[in-house]
Amino acid sequence: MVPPLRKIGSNVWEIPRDYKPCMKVPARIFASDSLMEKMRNDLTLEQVANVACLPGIYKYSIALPDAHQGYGFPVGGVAAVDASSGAISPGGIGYDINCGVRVLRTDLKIDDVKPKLRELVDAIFKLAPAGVGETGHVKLQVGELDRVLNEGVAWAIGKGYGWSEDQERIEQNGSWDYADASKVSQRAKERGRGELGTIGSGNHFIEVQAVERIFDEKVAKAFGIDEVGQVLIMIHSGSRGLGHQVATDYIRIAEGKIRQWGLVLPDRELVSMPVNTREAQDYLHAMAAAANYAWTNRHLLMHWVREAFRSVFNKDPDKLGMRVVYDVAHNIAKLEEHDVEGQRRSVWVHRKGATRAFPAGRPEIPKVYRDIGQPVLIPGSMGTGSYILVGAATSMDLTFGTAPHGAGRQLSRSAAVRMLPPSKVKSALEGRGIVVRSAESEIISEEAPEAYKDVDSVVETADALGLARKVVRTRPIGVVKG
DNA sequence: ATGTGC
Repeated sequence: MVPPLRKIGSNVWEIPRDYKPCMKVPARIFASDSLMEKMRNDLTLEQVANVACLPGIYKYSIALPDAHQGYGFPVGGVAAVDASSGAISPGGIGYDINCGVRVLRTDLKIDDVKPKLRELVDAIFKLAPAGVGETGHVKLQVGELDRVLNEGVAWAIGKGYGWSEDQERIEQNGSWDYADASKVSQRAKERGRGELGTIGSGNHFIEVQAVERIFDEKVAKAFGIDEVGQVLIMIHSGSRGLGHQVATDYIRIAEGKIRQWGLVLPDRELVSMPVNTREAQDYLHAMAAAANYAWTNRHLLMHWVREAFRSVFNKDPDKLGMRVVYDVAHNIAKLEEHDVEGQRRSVWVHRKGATRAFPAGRPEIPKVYRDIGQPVLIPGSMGTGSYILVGAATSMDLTFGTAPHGAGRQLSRSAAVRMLPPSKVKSALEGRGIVVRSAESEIISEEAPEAYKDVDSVVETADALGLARKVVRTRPIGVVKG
């Protein structure tokens, strides 16, 4: 059955609350007409209606312009639940806990990098391994992983990876004190021990990009971006096997308790845990530990990128101006204060494939950006381009301060492998001056630009709605993929 | 996303 859909405004759609008896609020979908057409092809709409059944959910369940079907809960989905009477859904955070994006600026221009591009991409590929199960160049001593889980980026900086000033430009300084390593299983720790500083697979990547267009010079400048042709680095990765195991462990625990808790699920994949249960608290502490791991992973990847630049350009990374612009997650739940129907509420906001996009003034934003709004980092698909936006006040009321996270798939991985031979995809990219290195050729097919929705239309829709405002568009020149 | 499927 197709959910009933009402268009209630420009780029705004609603599935009414009476569609399913379990819905506590309506579902709201933010999408242009053409993006909505793509969402009708899978279970996205059914899933966003199911999310509206979560205990303690406020206002409406949300699907963003790039939403597509996920495990129980759309990728590109948002749900805010009451912090004491609501329920946490691990599937509403996702298997890749605290997956996100970090961008570095440099003083280099595209012409400085072009002649050395292949060498640079090879150096990054060597230092920052990509691919499923790949291990990294940092060997953790016994007990050291627990410190990573409890302390995050602060641990890495103490060990000499990165610069202390990096922390100022990472969401939550890359160190979440809610973390408790003792809530992470031994199995998860075993999987995570060797994987720090690795890219992973799927849509994860490190890209060398060039600024293609600046929409807002003042804000761009505040972000450290001065001109067209300036070289940026974008790192997209997450918590690897460790986060995946944490999600698997707690989804299994929740499944075993559903009856006891008296929950009725619209979809067996949408398990949830009442916030006030021991199990939910354990999950949140483990989730925060996995978040620290993901931030530390991106931090080490950044360290290796700086080292790759050092070796290729024979210059210190600080002399190359390789400063962090920002690091932001798009698979996480956060405890936040929001105005809901005139009341200030404490809520856990699930953002799955969705980027926090807070406007100027919010206390969560680093001091350096507090008067501007937070950078919103939106990677496009391989070979197309990416965006940096800035948080806008309008998003607080519309989406609990959330913007989309990327282009979103439009072809399944298997369909992409059938339709798009890797050699053709690669030569098309090389023909446009983009150097690509991948651990596995199949990934090149799965991640081909044609397999994704158009990032430009996703960003246009977000900008038009006021979910965030466009600042910079980049285009890739070098890509390292799983 | 994932030592990729229970």
